[in-house]
Amino acid sequence: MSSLAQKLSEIVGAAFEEQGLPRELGDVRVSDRPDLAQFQCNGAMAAAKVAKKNPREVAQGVVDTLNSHAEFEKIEIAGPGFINLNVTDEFLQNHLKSVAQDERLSVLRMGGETVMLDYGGPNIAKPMHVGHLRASIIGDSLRRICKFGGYNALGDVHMGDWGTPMGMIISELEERGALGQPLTMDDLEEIYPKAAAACKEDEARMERARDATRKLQDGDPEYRSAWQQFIDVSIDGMKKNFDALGVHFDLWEGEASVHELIAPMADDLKAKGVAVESEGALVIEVEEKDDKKEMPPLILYKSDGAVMYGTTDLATIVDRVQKYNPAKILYVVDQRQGLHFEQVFRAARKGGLVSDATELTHAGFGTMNGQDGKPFKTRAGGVMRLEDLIAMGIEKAQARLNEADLAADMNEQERGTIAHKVAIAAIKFADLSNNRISDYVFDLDQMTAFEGKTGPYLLYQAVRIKSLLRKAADQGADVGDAFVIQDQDRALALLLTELPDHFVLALKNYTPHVLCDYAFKLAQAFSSFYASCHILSEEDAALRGSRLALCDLVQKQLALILGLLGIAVPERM
RNA sequence: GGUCCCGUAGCUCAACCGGAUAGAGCACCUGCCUUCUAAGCAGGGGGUUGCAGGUUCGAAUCCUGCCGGGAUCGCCA
Repeated sequence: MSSLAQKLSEIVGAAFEEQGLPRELGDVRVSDRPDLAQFQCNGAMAAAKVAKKNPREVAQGVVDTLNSHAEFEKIEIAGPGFINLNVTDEFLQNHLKSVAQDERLSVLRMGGETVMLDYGGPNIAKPMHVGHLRASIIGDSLRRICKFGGYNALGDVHMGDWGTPMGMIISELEERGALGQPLTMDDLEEIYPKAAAACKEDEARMERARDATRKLQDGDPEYRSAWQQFIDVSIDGMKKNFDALGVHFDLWEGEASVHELIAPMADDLKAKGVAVESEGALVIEVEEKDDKKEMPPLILYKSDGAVMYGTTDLATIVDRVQKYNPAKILYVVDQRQGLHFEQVFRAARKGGLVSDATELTHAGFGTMNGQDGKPFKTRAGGVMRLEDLIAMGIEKAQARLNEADLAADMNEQERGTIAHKVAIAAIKFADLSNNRISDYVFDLDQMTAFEGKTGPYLLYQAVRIKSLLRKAADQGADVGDAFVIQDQDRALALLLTELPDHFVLALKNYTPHVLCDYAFKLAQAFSSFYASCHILSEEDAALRGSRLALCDLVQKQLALILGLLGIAVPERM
């Protein structure tokens, strides 16, 4: 099972091979010029370049072989040597039938290795803000994509729960005489900024925070229990946010989880001669000979003896390798930390902490900017909390529901549920449909306008199909198990064969936006199809059944893709 | 200053790592709701892909230079 283009690539690849040319040249893709053909192959031109032959002659040789294949309705050579292909409706019908019968909708399953994804990265005692949005949304989507691709995908929240900030909070609590007393998230949110500010101003205060950090890390029972208490409170707060977003984690590890591994790891690295003294610190040199860029060493222990986040990142690799032996570790973290991860990866390889077979990838993402092109702020100039952002989205969705007079027959609770789904769809789709790597402009008004290329548009199309299928069932109109392709059906039918190609690309490059694009195209093609022919009143039962089957397949693909993006589809809206 | 990334319609973004006439959405203009959800559909205008060279059958994509923007550059995360 595969996409139609992949099937054709095999046929055309074999034809190239018969001409004594490499198979890969037979790669077939959807045509750039739908007015000329459905599919195209550009391999003849590439072949001609290498063999110094006339590309049209090469193409002609391939075409002569292809002519004996019944799959093609049309084979033409165009321009400098494009091979243009149309398939017969019969071939298309049979292919669709096999897609519809497959519960994976013809998307291949890869090997079952473990992939670990590191995303989210919330910090203890700090409210989650819009800066956590991209990491959470993109990371969760990539986890879902990897999982559907057949991997054992594990998402780890990797909290910041072990650095100097912890000591700041503890020493602040101590000064207030509140150490060990019950705390709420609101308390923590008030305490942390004050503690941080005080430490910044006052060196003696900072010193106490460092001492507290050290005592905590050395296992002081009183500090540990206070720490555990605000960890628990913070995690509750995070879970509220992540639940509202529909972002899932398999593991709730943090920097503290690997504390015990650091000292043995450092000893091991020293023994290997990988970790060396430099300017009073213990570092790993990670420069390589042909480096053009400067590559500072990774610092394991600062000159004051404390560890840094590169140290915990390395220890986390050790931990993950021991526990899960992953084939890949994927870091969904701000692009600006590119250099840091380069250092960590090099250090891990140099120290032999991870085998060469394990892929370490920093799937970085760009900054979320406001409409002024600068990092996103509230109107007041502050950082917007994640929960406020979500609440605003829900409010807009609610207003739009009322305005459009949709869902009028529903009760308050159901409308609330739908407004929430619409809001999350709007926020996630707007984020994921941008290229991961580049910065993106966050515009709540644009994404909740619910028109055009938005999450709610996709939900709307999916819901229309569900509604149609319910009506069909009520009328006893069956979804057919065979396809009948007429002119109004063909564009949609052809598009439905592309899913596996887009999925593979999204998985290979860790780019959910490829799936967003395809889902949007599919929804548009459906909407156009839906407007051009009335399905339930179609009298030809075979044609009606086929069209219902097309709708059913669109619905399944949309549900699958939206699921991979972490977007839930309501029954009605 | 060194290194890396980016510059595509008025705005926000695509373009399957060199392919044909650079595509979408928003905004703007014209039509379409007494049959399946108009958060919709059909159509229209809008581009020297920052600039200048080069490589080749073919460049938004590769190379060089320049202009403009951003990120980063050992003891913060």
